[in-house]
Amino acid sequence: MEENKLPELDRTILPWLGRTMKALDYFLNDHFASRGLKLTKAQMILLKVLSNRGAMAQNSLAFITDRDKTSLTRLINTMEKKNFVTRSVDENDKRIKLVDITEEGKKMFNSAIPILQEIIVVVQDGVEQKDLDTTIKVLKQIGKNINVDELTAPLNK
Amino acid sequence: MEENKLPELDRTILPWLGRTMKALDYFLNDHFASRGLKLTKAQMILLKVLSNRGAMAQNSLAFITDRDKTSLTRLINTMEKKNFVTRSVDENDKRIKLVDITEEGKKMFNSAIPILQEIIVVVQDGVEQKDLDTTIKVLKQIGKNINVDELTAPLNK
DNA sequence: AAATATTAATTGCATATGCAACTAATTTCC
DNA sequence: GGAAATTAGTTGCATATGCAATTAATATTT
Repeated sequence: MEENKLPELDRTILPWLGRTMKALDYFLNDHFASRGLKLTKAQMILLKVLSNRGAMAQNSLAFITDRDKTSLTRLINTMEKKNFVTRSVDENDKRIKLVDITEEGKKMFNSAIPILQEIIVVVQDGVEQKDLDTTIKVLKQIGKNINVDELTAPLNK
Repeated sequence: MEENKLPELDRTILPWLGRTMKALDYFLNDHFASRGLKLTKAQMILLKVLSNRGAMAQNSLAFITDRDKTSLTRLINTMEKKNFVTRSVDENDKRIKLVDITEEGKKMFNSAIPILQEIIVVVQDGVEQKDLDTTIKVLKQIGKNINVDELTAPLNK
């Protein structure tokens, strides 16, 4: 049997990215939970976008937040039940549903902000700014490399 | 109402990491799917670990792959149905179930290898080695920063 | 040896996610 | 104006994931 070990993989950033993201997700969930915030990362991102940009169509929200529109539909379902957002039909185009943040949603997001700031401080502790810049540069390049038409691309976006 | 925009967030690596990981996941799934490989990233990682290290307890597998053991239980359920892995009781300690890769699992993993290699090439295209090294260094530092006892840590690991 | 604690895995309940197929509304094209 | 194509959102089906609580087996303690 051919023994193919794919050792190269371990020297690329791929596994590091994966592990770091996982750890960050744990870290974020834990910080939110331990402060009694019943908020997921996905929900937080949506609250942030709506908070900054105001009401928008589900499609746009899906595009901006890199989600499949079906995923977004259900995320909004959940958040609607929690009274973080509202859905309303756009009278100019009845296919469109506008999602907007509620007062309760704003309140929740505002509670999340200081926690996020803490997280940022902890995460970037001991990392030099120039190295952060390099990392962001690399991530951008990777995005450019893969975010292409070669992908049977996100028609849903 | 206090308008808190959390602009700092956009200047940190956090959003970049999130977006890049999402894009990488799309890219990987797409590459696998377009070549007819019915294999998810999670399954691939497990096949790789089992392929390199041989049979092991679910607990160890969960620890190594950064998963909750419940997640692992169900991942193994799925992979068992696909005949990629087998589960067997450890006779020395009947609490333990040993997971091992099957011939079919090995075959699947071997089919995935060239695709992974392609992906690696595309992903890292145009990125200088020193910048890759810096990025990995930063990711390691972040891991160190957050992977701490402060976390009501993964007891399940 | 019996009671207690720990450990490995599972199950209930919940979230998030994507693709394919579908419906309803609007736009485009003849 | 009406047929055809497109667009926005939803639903079916599937995967992956985590926490809390449970079961079964082993280890520890008294």
